[in-house]
Amino acid sequence: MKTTFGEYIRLLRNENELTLTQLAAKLNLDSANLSKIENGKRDFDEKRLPKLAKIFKLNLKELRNEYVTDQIGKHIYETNCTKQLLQVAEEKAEYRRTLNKSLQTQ
Amino acid sequence: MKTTFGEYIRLLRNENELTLTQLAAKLNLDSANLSKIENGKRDFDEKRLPKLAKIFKLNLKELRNEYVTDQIGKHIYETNCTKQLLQVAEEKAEYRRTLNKSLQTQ
DNA sequence: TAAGACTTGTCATTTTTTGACAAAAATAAA
DNA sequence: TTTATTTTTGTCAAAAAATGACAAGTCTTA
Repeated sequence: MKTTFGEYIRLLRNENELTLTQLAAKLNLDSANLSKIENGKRDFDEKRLPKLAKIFKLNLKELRNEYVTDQIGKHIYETNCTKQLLQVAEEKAEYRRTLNKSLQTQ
Repeated sequence: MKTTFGEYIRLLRNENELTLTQLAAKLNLDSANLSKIENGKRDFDEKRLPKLAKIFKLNLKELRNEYVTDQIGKHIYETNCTKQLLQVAEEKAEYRRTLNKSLQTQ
């Protein structure tokens, strides 16, 4: 998926010929706010992923992957993180994993 | 740097033989909260990076890189983002960059 | 054990995010 | 054009999250 999560929602919504109001209702959401989400002016709330998956019959894990990569992609973008630095960030994530592991054994 | 940002601060503090109270004062911060930061129970506030750089005579840009990679590393860790997904996230960051570029020309 | 250093818990304040509504703009249909 | 519908934008109160501050605890070490 090479779009933002908001654009992805819009794509799904259009494919299924729903209006903002209709999808927003299914998501327990104001249509104005859904519009902002689709236009990248607000974030989609992670809590609603299961509902979203159900509405469009998507695999929740895959949808969550779309969501997570969007969020981290946004983070990378907003911090001007280069590929080189991203490599460092990944190493630090790995370090946290080992930290956590050694915590568990104790 | 293969530590968390909190551990890094502790390292710097110890190298310079400062107590929590002393460093906290220099940072306009409560020593209890600095303790939490060093132990990864709170985040260091980005606003204080310039002060931190000054105190330990560090290059601000490099320090910010340490900070950013820590934050993104934490994000990667907390979302269980695999290397494969991280690659996707990076592509999405790139996509946002192109989005932004085309916005600028218009 | 006494002092200083550090940690933990709690809570009020501040900041950020979210939900909700109104109204404007854009789009489409008559 | 006018009218209806959809979408966007702005605003603001409420909810949630982050931060500052303080008290009381533990740990170190002199």
